[in-house]
Amino acid sequence: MSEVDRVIHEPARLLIVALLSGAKEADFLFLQRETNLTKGNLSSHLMKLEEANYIEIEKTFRGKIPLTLVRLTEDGRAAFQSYRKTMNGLLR
Amino acid sequence: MSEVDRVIHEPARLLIVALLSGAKEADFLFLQRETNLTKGNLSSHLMKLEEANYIEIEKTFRGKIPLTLVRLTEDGRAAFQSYRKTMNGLLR
DNA sequence: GCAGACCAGTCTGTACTACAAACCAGTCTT
DNA sequence: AAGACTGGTTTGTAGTACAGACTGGTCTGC
Repeated sequence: MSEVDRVIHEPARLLIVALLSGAKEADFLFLQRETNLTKGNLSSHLMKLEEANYIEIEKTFRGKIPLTLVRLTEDGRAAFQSYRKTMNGLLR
Repeated sequence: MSEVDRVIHEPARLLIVALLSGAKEADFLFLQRETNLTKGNLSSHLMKLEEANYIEIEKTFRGKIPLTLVRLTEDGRAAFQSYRKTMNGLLR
C-alpha cells in the first residue's frame, strides 16, 4: 500500500530536498557545503532528482564563472509532502 | 552531523521495526503478511536487524511446527527512537 | 606568462545490497 | 502419496551510492 518514494528516501537526496523546500533556490556550492557530498555525488544526485522532475536546474554565470541554481518543481514539492505523510505514518 | 541509521532507514526494515515497536513480539508469518516480503527477503532483513542487535529472534515450536518469534531489544527501541528524532528534524 | 586554486561538472570502478526465485527440511492434511 | 504449510538458506542479478580521477573554463598571485 504505502510505498516509499525511493528517489526522496535516499538520505543525501532527502537532505537536498529538505534544504530546497526551505528556500526558493540554492546554488551548487551551497548544497555541497550543507550536504558534505563530493561534487561528483552531488551532481549525480541532482541528475536523479531532475530526471524524476522534482527539481529544475538552471545553469547561468556569475560574471564568467559558472553558477548552477537549483529549485524544487511543483512535482517535487508535492512528492516531498507526500513522502512526509507516509513517513509520519510509519514513525507515529 | 545528523547521520541516518541505514539499518533502520531501509523501507522494508523500517516497516518491520515500526510493527515491532507497536507490539511486544510478532511471528514470522505475521511479519511476512504485513510487509509483503518473500520469505527469503524477510529472513535476510531479520538477520541484518539481529546482527545490529536491534531484535531478538526466538525459534520455538507451535506443537511440532516451527514458530519464529521476533521482538525489539532495548538497543532496537533506542535506535528507532533516535531515528525518529533525526527524521522528524529533516521533515519538519 | 604560468602554476595553482576555484567552479561545475563527467566518467570510471568498486563495493554493497535489495530482491526474486530456487532449493531444503520437516509437518500436517487429504 | 500428493500437496500445502511452517521457516528458513543459497544463489544470481540488477541497481546504485560513493570516491576519486579527469575535463574545461576562469580567476589570482608571482
